[in-house]
Amino acid sequence: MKLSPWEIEARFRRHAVRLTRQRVAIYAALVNDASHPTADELYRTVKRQHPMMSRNTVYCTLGALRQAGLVQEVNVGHEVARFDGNVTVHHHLICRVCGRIVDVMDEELNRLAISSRQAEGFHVLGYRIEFYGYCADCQQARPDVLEHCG
Amino acid sequence: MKLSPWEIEARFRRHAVRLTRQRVAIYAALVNDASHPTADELYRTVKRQHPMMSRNTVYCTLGALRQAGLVQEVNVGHEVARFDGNVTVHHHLICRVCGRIVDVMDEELNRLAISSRQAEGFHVLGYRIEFYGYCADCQQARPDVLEHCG
DNA sequence: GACTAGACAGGAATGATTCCTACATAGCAT
DNA sequence: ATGCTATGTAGGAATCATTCCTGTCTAGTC
Repeated sequence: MKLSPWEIEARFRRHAVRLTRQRVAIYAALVNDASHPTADELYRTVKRQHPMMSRNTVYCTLGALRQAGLVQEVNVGHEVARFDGNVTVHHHLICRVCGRIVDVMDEELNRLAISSRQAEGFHVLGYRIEFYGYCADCQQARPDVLEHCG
Repeated sequence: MKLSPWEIEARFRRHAVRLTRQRVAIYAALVNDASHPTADELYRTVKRQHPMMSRNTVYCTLGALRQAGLVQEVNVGHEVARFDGNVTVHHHLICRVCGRIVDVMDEELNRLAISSRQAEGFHVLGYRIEFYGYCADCQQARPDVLEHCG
């Protein structure tokens, strides 16, 4: 999704996010990239246009945008944090082999309820579903399980 | 759930997991603890009985048990890895304030299907649902959002 | 145009996890 | 039972994503 500069500006103002060149560049890079990039991937992308950009700025910006509700963090297993510029309610499909993450937007999946007996007094705000399996490209491949211990 | 030593031994043999004092101690500690402890919490628990225990052994054992299918890893946001000795299909309810994780076992939630149009050729093996909200004890409390950047 | 709270760059610090190595032992075969 | 060998263990070093720190800069406002 290609976002115009003024649309980004409008979103920042609407969410009371301070407008800086760096933040706009980072947000644009994230929204243009459907692959759920890591902080470091965004850093390297944005650095091409802003050679002085610091890694710290990327982390701070992602933190600020997340708090503002313009960005969400996606975590797969215990791997490096990934980010998603799509903040509409949706879920994810994750390949066990290559780690690819695909968005799943299905109204059917947005109506789940938890029985109050199970909720144990919890006030449930929402939920996240992670489907896992093998993507089209990796059906043949087997996950490389190599863990070293001694 | 209190597990007898011979039941643990049987499970290890059934899953071809090499039987050592350390592994039994770690597995017993995990199964007895419904709070989804971290590797370090398990380490400190087990260390009381086995003062020579190394942290590395805890990590290796959890890795081996996970590969054997006796243990699963639960990840909340980008926090420290947590472990669950309950490997039956179930989901989690997570408190945004205190981080408490509660198991949700609800047959209704185990029948989700994803439309093939959305699946994009994925071979879906399973899924995991994380409900998030405020637990009974934390309904009043507000999540402490304090992020420092400069 | 000047002020000030907040953002930026650069680098140091943190800390969970992994890697390395020498020693110990479980499980199997004899 | 005894010895063999692959695997596990203890301890400590190394890794590396993320956070913290500090001085400088700048967006937003008056």
